[in-house]
Amino acid sequence: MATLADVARRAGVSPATASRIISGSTKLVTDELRARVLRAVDELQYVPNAHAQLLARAQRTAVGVIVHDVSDPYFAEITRGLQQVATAHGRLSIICNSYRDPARELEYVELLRAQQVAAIVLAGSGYHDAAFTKALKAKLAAYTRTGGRVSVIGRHELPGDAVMPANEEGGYLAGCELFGTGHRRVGVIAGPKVLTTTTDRLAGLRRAARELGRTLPARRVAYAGFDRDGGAEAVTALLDANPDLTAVVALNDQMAVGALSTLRARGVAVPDQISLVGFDDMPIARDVTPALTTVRLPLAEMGARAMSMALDEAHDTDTPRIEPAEATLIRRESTQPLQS
Amino acid sequence: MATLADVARRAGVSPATASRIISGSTKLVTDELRARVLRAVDELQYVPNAHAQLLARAQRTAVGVIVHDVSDPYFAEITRGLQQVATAHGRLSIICNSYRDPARELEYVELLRAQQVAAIVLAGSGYHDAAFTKALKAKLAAYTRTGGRVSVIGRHELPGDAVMPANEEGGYLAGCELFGTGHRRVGVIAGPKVLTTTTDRLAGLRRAARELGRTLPARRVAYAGFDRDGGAEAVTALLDANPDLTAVVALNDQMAVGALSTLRARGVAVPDQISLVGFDDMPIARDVTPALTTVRLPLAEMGARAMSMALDEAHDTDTPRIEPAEATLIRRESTQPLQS
DNA sequence: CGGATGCAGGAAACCGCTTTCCTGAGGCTA
DNA sequence: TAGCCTCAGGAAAGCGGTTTCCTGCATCCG
Repeated sequence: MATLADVARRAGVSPATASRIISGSTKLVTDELRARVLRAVDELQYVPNAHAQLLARAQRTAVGVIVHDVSDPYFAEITRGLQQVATAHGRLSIICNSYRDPARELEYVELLRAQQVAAIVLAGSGYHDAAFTKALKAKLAAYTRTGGRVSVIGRHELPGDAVMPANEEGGYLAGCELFGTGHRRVGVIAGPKVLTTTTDRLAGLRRAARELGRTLPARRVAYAGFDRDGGAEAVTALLDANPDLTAVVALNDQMAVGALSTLRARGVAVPDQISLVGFDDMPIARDVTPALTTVRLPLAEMGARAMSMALDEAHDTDTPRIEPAEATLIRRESTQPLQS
Repeated sequence: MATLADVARRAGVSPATASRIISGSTKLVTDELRARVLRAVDELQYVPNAHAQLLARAQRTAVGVIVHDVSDPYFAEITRGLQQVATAHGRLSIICNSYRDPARELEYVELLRAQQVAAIVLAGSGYHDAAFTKALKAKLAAYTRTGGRVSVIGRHELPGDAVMPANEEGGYLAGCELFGTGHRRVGVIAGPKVLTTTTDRLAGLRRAARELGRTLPARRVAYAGFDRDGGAEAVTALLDANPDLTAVVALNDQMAVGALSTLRARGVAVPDQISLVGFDDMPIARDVTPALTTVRLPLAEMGARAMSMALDEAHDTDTPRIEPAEATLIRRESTQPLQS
């Protein structure tokens, strides 16, 4: 690679001058020299070494993002929001997929610290795992202590600025939609138990049941992976154990889509025989048949807000901000009141 | 941030020794010193500055990826394959979204060069734009000249190792499926004209028409954005101009999904009144109703192969490899032979 | 015409780490 | 005991930039 010294030599100036011209310092330089340097840059196809610049400037520029998996539509949307804001601020974002592996998540925090990122955004569900949470907290604390900023999306167990999707409230909305329209035997297909997202949404459902004088016994909750195939698997287990269900809530849309497909295969009509509610309002939700009634979260906006907070240098880190992200019920065609 | 010097001071050793212990050099060090240094590392929560390491080692470690948009399912899948291989090789991957903006694509090549990445992978369609192609080629050439590796997915206009999805062949398969089962008036909803992906797939369709003695006049091709809403828009235009179509090919599944939704809204039955074929076989394709007949491309595998080639230091850059990625027709429920 | 002032450009220190090269102590052989 | 070898550990030179500080020249004023 051509270096700054090469450029300077070719242009017949000192590296200092070349640097000033190339990286646009405020110091004045004659047009004559400027032209010579720029020509040399062009001829050598010179690009400054970003690492050397970072080292010399001691100025953190990139930001880190840790998500479960960018190719998961939920995180894809969030990431889009995150990236958009980061790019608007002229920041490179480094995206890391943890694939819901706590160990990998810890590793990535180290890696991002090593990369001298200005901020770390953690998106996605937290874990019910005290040891891991403690370790992660320690690593993040070490990072913030040295001026790093942390913001999280939907992880109440961690410190720092946070965007909090109304998971409990969303579960409550879904519950009201069903329990409030006559359904009594409602099943739930849930993601992994260790995820706070699962338990929060489930808690909202339970609250709705309680308030409306209904019950949601454990045998009507099936846990599986938070994806399409998990949904297919869980709905099968659920129906086999509870053939008399009239409605099902899937704790995310991916699972709902899997469930829908299985229901169709089993010849169960939605919503005539079983009403189905999803969660998240992924883009596909409106394109499946029947279009999915679901609880909407403003995913891209959540990402954007988390990144904005992370990049807001003005705000001091000691008083973390919590921004709620509202859940709204989107009524489509996969639900109907219980026909008595 | 704690530095190596801090660690060395606290452990009472020289920076040289500390470095050797921390980054596992082959040089022998007493257990006594080793223990002291590791303790200091732990106490200070020291993480080596990756940029300083990179500068000192002069060893490129990260890899760069330029895609249209990670949140687009097509690229999400490809990216998953890319990342998986990169991570398996212990490489950090830097992902850049060009949003199909040629200028941004050029910028990102510079940025990745500045980041000293070991390889750049460009995924996604090429452009019919000679000036841009030339500029991009020049930048990539400057990069490869300094030892950088380039691999591309589906961009025949660029040099370097390539994974080539059989876009033309896939178009041909889609065409045969329809023209071969009696359909004569077949419409196409296509992505932007400037993209080679669009023109390649279209070329395959035309070949099928020709071989089967049918025609595909320009008025039966509608161009729009390569996404869901583009599909909705294009199918509307297409049907308004050609009310007598019996089949439609969408040049990607996203557009097909949008078209499906519009057709349903207009009360057009698929496949009874109109057969619909998609392209790519995104995960959703099997979950819409009717499940989409589509041309499958092995997206994640394409990503994985492109990354493998990019990281294969053994192969010399002068003789680029071209690996084809096969297209296969997946027959589902959105097509049927023409009922005469 | 002499000295103060301004300003373009260069020398060199420094960012945090790696690695080569050197030093000095200890162990071995003769 | 001298001489040599081995080897752990440190000094210092980079890696490729930025930036402070300094120099030397031209300009301006009294």
